[in-house]
Amino acid sequence: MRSPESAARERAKEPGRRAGQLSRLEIQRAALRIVDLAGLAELTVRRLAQSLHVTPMAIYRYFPNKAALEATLVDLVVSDSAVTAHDTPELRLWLLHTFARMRHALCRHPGIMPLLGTASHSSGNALAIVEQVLGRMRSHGIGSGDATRLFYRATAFTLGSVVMMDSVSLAHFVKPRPVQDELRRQQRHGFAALPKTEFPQVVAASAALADCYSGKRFEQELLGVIDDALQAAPHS
Amino acid sequence: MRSPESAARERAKEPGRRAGQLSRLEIQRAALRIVDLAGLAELTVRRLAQSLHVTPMAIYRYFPNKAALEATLVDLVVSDSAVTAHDTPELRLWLLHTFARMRHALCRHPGIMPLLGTASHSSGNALAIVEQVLGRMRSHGIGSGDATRLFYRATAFTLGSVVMMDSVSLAHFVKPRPVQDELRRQQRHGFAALPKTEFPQVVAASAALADCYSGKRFEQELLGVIDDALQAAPHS
DNA sequence: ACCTGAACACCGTTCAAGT
DNA sequence: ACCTGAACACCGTTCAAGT
Repeated sequence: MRSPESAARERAKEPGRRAGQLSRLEIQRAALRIVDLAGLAELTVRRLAQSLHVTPMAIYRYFPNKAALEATLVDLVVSDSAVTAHDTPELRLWLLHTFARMRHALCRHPGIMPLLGTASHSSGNALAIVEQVLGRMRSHGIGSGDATRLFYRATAFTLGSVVMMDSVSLAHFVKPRPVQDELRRQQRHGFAALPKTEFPQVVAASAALADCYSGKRFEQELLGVIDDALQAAPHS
Repeated sequence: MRSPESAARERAKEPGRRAGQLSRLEIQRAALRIVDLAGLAELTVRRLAQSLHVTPMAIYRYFPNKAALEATLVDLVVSDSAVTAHDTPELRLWLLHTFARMRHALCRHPGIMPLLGTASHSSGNALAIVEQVLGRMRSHGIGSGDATRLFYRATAFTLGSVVMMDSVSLAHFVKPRPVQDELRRQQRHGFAALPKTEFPQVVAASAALADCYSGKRFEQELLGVIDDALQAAPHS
């Protein structure tokens, strides 16, 4: 139909064109971009290829299938977030910041939440975080058993708090603060507007519950979880 | 091609045929069955219709689209699990059993985990659980703020612990105990087999970490979370 | 009211071919 | 080695039609 030369020239003319060859990382970044902007359901081999100005089948030179590509996205977010790349001398605050960064990274990429169940700790970057968190606690004199226990509690609490944030809050996490406040207000009104006879406790605690489900009280409660666990563990 | 009469007769002859008309609940149960047996990705309108001995478009008489059907599955599992349908006098054990039942229900239907971010607390059945948990605590003399805080911590920990369980453990959750033990052993070996120079802490704590990721230590740690929160809250 | 059947615009993926 | 193009067996969903 058309000479490949002219096709290449046309591609080169496009404003957002790629420079040179494709790569695994370039594909992953484009995939994450689609997931962030449009959700995991909109991540399609064909659409991904289009965003890279390439034919769908070009993707398969770098990944055996779509699932294999998706599985790498969690690791990409994990390594991007660099949760331990901060220096906080005090142990409890170091842990607070580390897990808060983890949650922040997940909230900014809510589309990957469904992928968390896949290849979680088998990925190198996630394992490196486990290693550093455990090591930090050990170096502060905390025993191996206590360190593992605190890691388990804090990790589960962090992941669970992201799951608890409903999709509305998550989808608008990157939106400006006024929008967040508006959403929280809607949420409180959602709880508060329930029939008081059927859900008296929920209505009475509507403001506090809205804070929990919107993530506003996350850091406060995370610090509580950390302090409770540290209190039970003798350390320097 | 063929008279509708003979088609109906043929359908009636099939062994697992439906009796009479379709219903929302019947469709939901069939959908959950597919998700449990084959995973959420295998839940397809066409396959679902086939399992109900019906044409794909028959589904759309009861649900506006596939997403609306999926959104009801979380609520179905929640109401099936009847997490508060037990009598345990002591408060801390009542809470332990309630959240342990919640986790058990989710582990038995791992396919719905990706749906948790959708319409979580807007569903009536989930709200009823919140109401009962809060009410139980209030009736034991716990203040509203402390009750909400404990609910938040325990819920997030429970959901997070399910997310932490990797897909292997989850997929085989319903399998017999020997298989579970085998999986846990593999998991420990997975941690233990890492390069000791790169991941010394992970290797050293491999057995304990495997217990966390496999869910074996869930109830023990959940009770710790509950007791820590109760200790901070004055109650009878 | 409830279900069917054909059709449309999509999927992921295979296979053979181009340079 | 890297990418294209056509093709296959699927999707969810609309629309018109049957009883």
